[in-house]
Amino acid sequence: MNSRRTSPPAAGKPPGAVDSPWRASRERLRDRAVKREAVIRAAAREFNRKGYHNTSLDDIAARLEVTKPTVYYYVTSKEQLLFQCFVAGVEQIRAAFRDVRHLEAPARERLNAVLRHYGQAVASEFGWCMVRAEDQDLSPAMSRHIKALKSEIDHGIRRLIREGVQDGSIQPCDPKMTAFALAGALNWIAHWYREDQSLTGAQIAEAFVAVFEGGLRPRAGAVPLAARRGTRRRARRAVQAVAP
Amino acid sequence: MNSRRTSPPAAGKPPGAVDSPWRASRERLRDRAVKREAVIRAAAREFNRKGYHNTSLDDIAARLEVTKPTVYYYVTSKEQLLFQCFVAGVEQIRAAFRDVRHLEAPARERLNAVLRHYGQAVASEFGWCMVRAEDQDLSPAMSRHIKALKSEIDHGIRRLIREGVQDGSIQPCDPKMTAFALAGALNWIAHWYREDQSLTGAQIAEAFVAVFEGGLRPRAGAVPLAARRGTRRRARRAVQAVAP
DNA sequence: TAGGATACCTACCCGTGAGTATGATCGAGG
DNA sequence: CCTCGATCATACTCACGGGTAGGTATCCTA
Repeated sequence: MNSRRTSPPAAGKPPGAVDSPWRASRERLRDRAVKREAVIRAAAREFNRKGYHNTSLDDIAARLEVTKPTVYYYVTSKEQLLFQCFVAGVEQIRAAFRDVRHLEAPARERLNAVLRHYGQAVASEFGWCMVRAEDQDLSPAMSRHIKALKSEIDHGIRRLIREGVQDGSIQPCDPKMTAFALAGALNWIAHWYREDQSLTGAQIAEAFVAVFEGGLRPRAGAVPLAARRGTRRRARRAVQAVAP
Repeated sequence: MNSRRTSPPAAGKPPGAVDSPWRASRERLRDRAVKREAVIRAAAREFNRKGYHNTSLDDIAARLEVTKPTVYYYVTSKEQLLFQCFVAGVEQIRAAFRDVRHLEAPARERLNAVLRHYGQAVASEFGWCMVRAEDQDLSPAMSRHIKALKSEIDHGIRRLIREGVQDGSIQPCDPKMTAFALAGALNWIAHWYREDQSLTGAQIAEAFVAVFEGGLRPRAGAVPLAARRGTRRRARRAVQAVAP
């Protein structure tokens, strides 16, 4: 809560950087940000390994080869540490939604793209924190904040599903339940995936998307069409248009 | 670790029950079992509400309107309490596998039956404990035990998937990844489902099974067959295919 | 009705871990 | 050289919670 006197007009780093007397100060600030990030990253790794409650700040400090007060020099509380890890994870997913927004592809493909990013984020070092940050472990204020962010993502998925149903690229379904199923499967990755595994996050995400897309029941083509004809639910008007 | 002198031959309760002097003793044993179960159930509910680490044994005791030492009279440690809750949940799922074993139906239908039970178990009061009992919170011995039980279930699902692929009732797929996806989606129910919700566990399980079965991509019949033949991915190409 | 088991309570111990008070160190600016 | 602020360590405080010691009331069996 200090050192906000990097006053000279521009906030960004001027490329032609004069060596103003403030330079050292600015460098220090950047150093600080780097160190702070290192603290958060270390915390994420420890939480991931041992869980939030089984990780002490001494553990985190030891991992960084510093002491607890040093950690507190960069964050104000253990809770905030968890929160920052959470935000770091969620940010990856929000980015995925942003990336996809401009795409022209049918909604199902956009959804798949988001799910792939989602899966990778969950398998990343912040995955555990993002997915498992329990409201129970957090103050009411932070709990609300986290719930809001999670809800935003949930509704983003539901929206893509609804759009897919409308544009015909997704089988008609209940968007809420479907979103829960998809997100749940991906979230769960954080429970079993460890980085020393043979598969990468991307590979897992890819495999999951394949399952979601196709479903368990064999597709037509794998089984004689005639046999399947009986199991239709409601053929759409589109059918009439083509095969009257 | 005592009172094993309910010696008289039969273990079951003889219908014509003479009022032997042992009767009272047996009744006490039964009472004890009932109370012990109540302790475990209360623990499950509290863990479910606040998480394992945020629940003290005083909390559980208070909920039962007794004191902490009384709780310790029925269980030996907090860890064991969690373990018992876990076992209670897992037992429901193992029962599902047993029920299904004798069925003649194709593997996909047997799998669905298991998944429905699975979903309901996760939504039950022991769901949280079953799903979230972290190895990190448990002694190595119990951790191994839990891992073994979880693994048993996992492999049960994989086996049903393999069988389904063989008997043609399930789309060819990677059994391991598919099992992870299915179980993950269902496990995740424990994170968001609370009993005060509008849906029952059975309804949720049903909805999920529907998603798993059908997949997101529309089935043939929802879209012109001729059109679909060319459309592996891009919908645009379909247009040409329809009007050759 | 004594002797013992059962069931439960009051009052405590003590390890752990979050968070802090205090002061040493060190590099840069004056 | 001296100051000042940034950085970090030593060495604490303190609450919380798992677990226990030891006692008491009650009921059963002999």
